[in-house]
Amino acid sequence: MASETVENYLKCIYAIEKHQADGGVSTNAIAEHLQTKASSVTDMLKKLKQRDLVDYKKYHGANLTAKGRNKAIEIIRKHRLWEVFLVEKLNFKWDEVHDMAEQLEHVEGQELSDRLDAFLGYPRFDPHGDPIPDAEGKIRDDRKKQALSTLSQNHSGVVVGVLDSSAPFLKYLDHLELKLGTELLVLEVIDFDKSMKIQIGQAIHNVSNQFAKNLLIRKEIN
Amino acid sequence: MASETVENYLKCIYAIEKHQADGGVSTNAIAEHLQTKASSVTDMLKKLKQRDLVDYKKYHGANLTAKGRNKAIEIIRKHRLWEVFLVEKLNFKWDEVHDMAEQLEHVEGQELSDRLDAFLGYPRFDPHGDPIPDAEGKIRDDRKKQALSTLSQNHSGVVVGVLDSSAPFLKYLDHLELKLGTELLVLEVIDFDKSMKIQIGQAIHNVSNQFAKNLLIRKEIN
DNA sequence: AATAATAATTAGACTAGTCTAAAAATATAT
DNA sequence: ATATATTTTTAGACTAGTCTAATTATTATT
Ligand SMILES: [Mn+2]
Ligand SMILES: [Mn+2]
Ligand SMILES: [Mn+2]
Ligand SMILES: [Mn+2]
Repeated sequence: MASETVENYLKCIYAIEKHQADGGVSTNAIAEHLQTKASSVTDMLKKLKQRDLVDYKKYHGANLTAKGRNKAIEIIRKHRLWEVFLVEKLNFKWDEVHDMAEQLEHVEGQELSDRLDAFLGYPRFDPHGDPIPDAEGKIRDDRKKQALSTLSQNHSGVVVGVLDSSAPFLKYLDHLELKLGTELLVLEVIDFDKSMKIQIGQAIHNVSNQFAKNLLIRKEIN
Repeated sequence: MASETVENYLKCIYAIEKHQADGGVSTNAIAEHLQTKASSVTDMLKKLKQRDLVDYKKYHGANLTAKGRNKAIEIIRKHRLWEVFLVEKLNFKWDEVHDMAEQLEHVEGQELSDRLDAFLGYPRFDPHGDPIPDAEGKIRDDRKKQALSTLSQNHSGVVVGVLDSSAPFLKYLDHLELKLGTELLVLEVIDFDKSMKIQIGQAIHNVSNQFAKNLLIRKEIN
């Protein structure tokens, strides 16, 4: 029903809304996220409003309506299920799947996503640790996850996700032999730039604060 | 690189070329096949020619260039591989997969189709018995198949494919308990309308000539 | 060979989506 | 409270793809 373009806008607005405290999502934020121009976004917001997919007031940004949010979640569900398929079944690496999932997410068919979900064994998380909405659109993510950067010296945690799922970041994680489930320990936090010395198995590495802010961990009681 | 629309045009021209002895594929044939208007086809043919995907002379129809044919075969490969996936892995029925495959065939990534191919065990035929081009675009279909309508009394054959893969026809085959690999015997051919009495296992059915012309069989030596 | 029928092309308009450049509104700083 | 900077919107143009209606080529029939 909705075009690929419209679906990408909805997903984008959803993503920005989620990591923004409150208020409308700005035209520029959408434009940057979607690599397009602000004027194009304005045009699109008018159309999305017309179709009751967003609430939008000129000069004051947009928010998804319930209808728009449901549609966005449906696409995110497909995106993440396909990512699991690509990694688990076709043996792609976690840094290779994004562009393909970006296309596959637009293939229509409720039955298709539901059967894919069953085929994969109803996975709860995608290869990057992001939760997969169920067939009703419910997102059950009851893990208490936090950025590595919030840990202090001598605390340990298990990797449960990433905030940045770009290929360079994921490849860096591979290089450090860090994957979902890996345990790590903070040996030292440098006061100057908040960089950290961390232990992974027997190996010890120094990582930047930018790195630590993008790695999500579940804190271990130790 | 090529849009979904362009890809569908190429696939369509390929299909018409294949079951047409010689000459250019006509504007009207494409329009009918694609459920569009002749004027739209003319516009598109000019663009395809520009991109060296077809040879086209005004008023004299079009033919795929080598480049266009390769692209068409690539899409057909993806279409058929996805159909196998949907039937073999997601348990869809053979009459349910067409629309989904019609979308999935446009997902880009050579690596994706090749890995899907491997995951499926390099199938040689899709759920309708159509041959699947290999990664190099070679179509290896060395079976001698013929329409059921070409069989005469007391000859038997094994179902190896269909010419019509529409849902109504496929559902009718299910109803007759006919699937790929099923053996059947021609008991009688009615001279008047070329309808046939055929035996499938213990069951006996009367089928029309239109039916017989759309079912492909490999003749059994008996 | 002329006429009629059919097929294909053109002309012009429309939608979805995008862009640049200019104008208007909002936010920030003095 | 004004002026300045930033953000957003509008105006107008462009591309891909489609359509209807009118025109032109080709083919078939006499
Ligand atoms: Mn996408
Ligand atoms: Mn992901
Ligand atoms: Mn298609
Ligand atoms: Mn098929």
